[in-house]
Amino acid sequence: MLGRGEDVDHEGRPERAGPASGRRQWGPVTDTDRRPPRRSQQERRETTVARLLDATIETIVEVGYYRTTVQAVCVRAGLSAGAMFRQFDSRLALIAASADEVSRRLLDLFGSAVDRLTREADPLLAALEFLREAASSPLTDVWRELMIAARTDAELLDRIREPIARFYDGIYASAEQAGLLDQIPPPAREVTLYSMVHMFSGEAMTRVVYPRPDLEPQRLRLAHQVALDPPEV
Amino acid sequence: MLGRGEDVDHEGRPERAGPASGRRQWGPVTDTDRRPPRRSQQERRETTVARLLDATIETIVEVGYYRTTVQAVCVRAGLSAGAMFRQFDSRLALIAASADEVSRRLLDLFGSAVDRLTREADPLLAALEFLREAASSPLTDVWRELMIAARTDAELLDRIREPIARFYDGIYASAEQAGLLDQIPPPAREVTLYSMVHMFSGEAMTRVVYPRPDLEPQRLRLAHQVALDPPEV
DNA sequence: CAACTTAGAGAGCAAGCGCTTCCTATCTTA
DNA sequence: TAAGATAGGAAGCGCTTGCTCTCTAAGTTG
Repeated sequence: MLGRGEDVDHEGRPERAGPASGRRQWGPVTDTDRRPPRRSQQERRETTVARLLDATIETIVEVGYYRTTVQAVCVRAGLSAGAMFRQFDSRLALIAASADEVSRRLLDLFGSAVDRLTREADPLLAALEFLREAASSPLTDVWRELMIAARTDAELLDRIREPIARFYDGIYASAEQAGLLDQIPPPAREVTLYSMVHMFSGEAMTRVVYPRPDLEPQRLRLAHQVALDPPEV
Repeated sequence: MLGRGEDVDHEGRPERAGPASGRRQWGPVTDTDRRPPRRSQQERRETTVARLLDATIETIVEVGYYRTTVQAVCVRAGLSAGAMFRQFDSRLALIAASADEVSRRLLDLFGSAVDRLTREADPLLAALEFLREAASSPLTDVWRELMIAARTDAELLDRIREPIARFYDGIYASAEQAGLLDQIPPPAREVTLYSMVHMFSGEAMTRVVYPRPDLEPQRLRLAHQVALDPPEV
């Protein structure tokens, strides 16, 4: 029932003719003209992979890790399963590549947010609000799906460990570099940042099954207080 | 490959003869003696259900929610799939009953711990240490598996909402009743408790993929500080 | 242009899934 | 004790899974 027979759009044709392929003049539409413009193997490959990664991430967001089947991803990407298996050795390889992509996108998100945050009136508070938003975003839903699945899947664990570490190391580096942690003594910076991430992640995770919107503003104040008065170490 | 052909023990026979069934004297073992002692239908039913719930919880802990198949549970319980479907309408019904059982066990755990904690030298610190331990226990692994799965499964969500709410309401009631939150102004008690639960849960969840044992003692201090100086609300 | 390589589609495979059906053995009841 | 109800086992159903195989169309290379 899920997406069965769905009319997939996702431009089945390349979006633009490309400057290098201007081999035709304008004129009457002939049969030859109707054919898709020439694209190199590398171009085809790259757009296919990009579409598969997009589709995988979207599918994990919408139906969760386990129901992200090869079939579901390929229908969404507008490709056949055969096409997918040409680019990736296995479903797990596709998942791993998607995890890499998620890590990259999240680091982009944090990196660009951090720049903006330092120009806010109260950078610290703005940073905490951003942290909550980020922890509630679809991309972190993917993160949680993968972390939970990895607990009982050694092979998956092995494959996502690196991108996850890159993420945690990266957000700390961003915050540090932007000076958002300047008011916190250096040895307490990591616990403080990661603990607030955990807290907001738990908030987002619990919201689904036990929503407590009344507590959320209070939690922001709690986080603010922690950041202003971090633990001695 | 996982657990394939595993030799399951789990006593396939009832564990004890039971005081009510002492119909035989000691003597030579006859064919009749080899038969299991008489048990009422209700008894059989109850032990079967209990074994299924145990097996389901253990299976979720070991292989995760999605790989907790009817087959896997029944092999572990030493029963056939048919037996399971006589007691539960569907796999989901089995899962829901197990969620109920997990809620009950966790509340027991918190309830009995809380009694002990109030007699400690520093009840607050002891409570926070217990909170961390509890958040790292197999039963809360089950909790997280179900919460993540419920995000993308409306029917599961519907079924586990109630036991989860009972859990959160219950641990707050326990802590309150034992006086563990006395030093925190009443309106700040819920945020504080639940935020620390989220924090330690995030710690446990992340430990698998990005272990930071160096930060854990610092995090306990952070929690202690939050509890001693909760947010104003 | 000819020979070769590669991208992708589509059909099909064994294995595993939740669940049903049917049968036997045990328990209950009159 | 005979008749009916129930617990549990075994086989198997339709369906989906990850993945393979084969074939065609398109790009690349000499």
